[in-house]
Amino acid sequence: METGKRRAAGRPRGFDPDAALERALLVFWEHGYEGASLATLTEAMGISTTSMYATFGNKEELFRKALERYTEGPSAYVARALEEPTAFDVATAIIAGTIRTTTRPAGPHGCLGVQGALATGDAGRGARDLLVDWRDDGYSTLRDRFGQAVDDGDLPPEADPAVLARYLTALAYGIAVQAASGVDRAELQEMADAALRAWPLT
Amino acid sequence: METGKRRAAGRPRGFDPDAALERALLVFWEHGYEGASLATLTEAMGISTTSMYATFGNKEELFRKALERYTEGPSAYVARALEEPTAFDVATAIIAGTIRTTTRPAGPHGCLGVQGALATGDAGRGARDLLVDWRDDGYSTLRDRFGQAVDDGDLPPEADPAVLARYLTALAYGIAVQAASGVDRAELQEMADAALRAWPLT
DNA sequence: CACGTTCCGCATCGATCGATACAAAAACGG
DNA sequence: CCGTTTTTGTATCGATCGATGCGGAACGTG
Repeated sequence: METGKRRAAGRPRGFDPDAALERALLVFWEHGYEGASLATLTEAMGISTTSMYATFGNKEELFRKALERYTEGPSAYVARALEEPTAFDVATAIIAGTIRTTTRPAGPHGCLGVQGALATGDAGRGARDLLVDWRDDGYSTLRDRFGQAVDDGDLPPEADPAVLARYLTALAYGIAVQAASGVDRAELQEMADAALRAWPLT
Repeated sequence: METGKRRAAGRPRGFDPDAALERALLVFWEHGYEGASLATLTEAMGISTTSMYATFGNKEELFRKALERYTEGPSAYVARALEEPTAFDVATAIIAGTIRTTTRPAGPHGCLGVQGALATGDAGRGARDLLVDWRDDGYSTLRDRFGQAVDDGDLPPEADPAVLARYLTALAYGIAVQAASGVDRAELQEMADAALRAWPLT
């Protein structure tokens, strides 16, 4: 069975799936899962509902793929931050990235992982659970990174990685909520600078 | 014109509006504005859609009244906290109240003012704007309270009331998001204790 | 008991929700 | 040029959305 990139038989697609997914991501980001209707999504994507279902499955699958794209795109600063040499640098990079991403001048304000589906009805339960897992993954990864910092002697032995990770995620989510409310980027950065002056918490 | 509490003519109501509003509040709190359908709301309230519209106006008005009830009920700890004697006591009371309210064992987790309508479609724009104002009011009141603390000498002269208020609201919103994700009350309190050990930020 | 007033149960409204059926259109290998 | 495969355009599905119309039921008053 040939699995090369040779063009498959049949009529070729008339649109770029990546570009369409990017548009869908922006709609979900701005309006949330429940607030983004199929009509709004497909209009922004420039395709018909038929093409959307054929390419992405259904609304929930589209959201799942948009979240993946978000993680590897606008939210990629998280993975990069984890590779910073010290726990303080990690924390600084996480917060700086959060502020930058949640207050982009030409883009939705806030964080998809927070406002995408925080409280929903039955129809949005799948998306809500998906984001709960997404946030939990971020917390766990951060906690493990701070645990490593304790082992390395970068953080003092009495530092609690779980507490530090909860604190930093809480700060990031709080920034995301305020960004969604329209709070200015400079004001958030000034607040974050003050908060990180007390790092690490004991 | 008599404005006494004398019973008005006509058939009396077959339900308690306060009790019905309390039920509606819980539904909005758990599912958000868009996730709470009229069918879900009226079923929880125990009344028909006709009675709901006659008594509360429409869905958005019902949400507005539920938010008022939330402010004077579950969220009343904010007003009480502002009367604490010192800025540190205010901050401690705000965070303690946030944790308690967002993790009630027999009630929705999270904060209505955050998850009620953080990102919405066109239909939820009214509720969203309402919550933006609600959060902004909370911030402004807190900032003024910390400004008073500076004037009183309770906080050092170099303390920035705006930064402190942004920080505390961010922490509270971050706690609310984590509570909505199912994070345990004790874990949040442990994190908050560590955060407040660094109070006031400089 | 009749009347005016208010509330409630039932049916239903047009609009929109997410999701599909169907056939024409556009590519391939033969 | 033909048969196969995949995509696209149109039209539409049943369900649910928020919101109302209407007539009878339940009260106070005369």
